[in-house]
Amino acid sequence: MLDRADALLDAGGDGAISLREVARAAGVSATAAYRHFADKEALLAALAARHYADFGTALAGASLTGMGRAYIRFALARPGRFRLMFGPLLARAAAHPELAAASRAAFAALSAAASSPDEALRAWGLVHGLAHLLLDGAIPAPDQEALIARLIP
Amino acid sequence: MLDRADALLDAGGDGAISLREVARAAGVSATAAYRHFADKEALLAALAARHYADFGTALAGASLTGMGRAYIRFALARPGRFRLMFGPLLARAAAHPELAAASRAAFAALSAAASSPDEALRAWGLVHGLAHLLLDGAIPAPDQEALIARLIP
DNA sequence: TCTTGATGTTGACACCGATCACATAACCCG
DNA sequence: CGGGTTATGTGATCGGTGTCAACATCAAGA
Repeated sequence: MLDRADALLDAGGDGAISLREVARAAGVSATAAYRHFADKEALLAALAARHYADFGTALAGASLTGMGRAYIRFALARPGRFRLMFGPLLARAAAHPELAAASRAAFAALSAAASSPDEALRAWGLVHGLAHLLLDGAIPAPDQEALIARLIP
Repeated sequence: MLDRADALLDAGGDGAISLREVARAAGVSATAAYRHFADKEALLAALAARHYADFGTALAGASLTGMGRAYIRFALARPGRFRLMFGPLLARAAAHPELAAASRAAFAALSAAASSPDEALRAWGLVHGLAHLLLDGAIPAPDQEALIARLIP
């Protein structure tokens, strides 16, 4: 089920994903999902948790600049996953402990590369904001890669 | 109708707003809304355009630091409006000319206060990202105001 | 063998966005 | 004043969604 959801997430456009759609793709009735997940949020949270793990390891060890660029590149390459993980699709990420833990781990990696807690927050804010703006088309950039290289020093 | 929608936006939690809900609040049938707006997106776009105007004038003339802090404060004080204006609720902002113009005006104000186009983008990205992270609870801050003052120098 | 639990199903409910055919009210022009 | 056009509203309906209750199946374990 999570695999099917993943495929839809990568195929679909805006990261919004319907429980019934996932069930249909899994060749199963919609209500069957409720045997395994409390509700739609729980399904999405489980999905996000899987990706947080991958994302955290991909970032680990890189420089602050490298992490920042990777963050934005990930958002542009995998909009669905990014929107799920870092967007408002999960109403309250804090409500899902595994997810909160994964998020904290990723931020810890960032903090380790920064020279101070405030600098880590600024760096996160910068790449988070640029990723969203680029994804939403608010920043019209013909060559996004060049822009990333220029803006993340 | 727009006024009712505004009230719902400020009262509601996550900025998501249903056309039927607005119509109900206006004491009118849901279909009546389609006499005045092409679809739900058009209603939201009109709503956002009104707020963009206010927002732009509120920002005009301030320093880059002042604008940045005001941006984040606005997001925290009026989550619904902020999410509507700067979030993914409007699938394609570019499709609504008035909205695109208002957005461009706001960014022009920012650019005027920045020392270079890249610096303007970085500043926007930073406050945009911090606003979203604070709003989503990703950054647990007991004293948000102090954090803003510290992070936006 | 009988019971229990996990897993699935069908059917239903309420809500949503959207569109249709139809009614009414307001308005302008002769 | 009257008649016709337009603006604005209504209900019914369609396909979609998340969610729930009631029922079916089927693989162990006692």
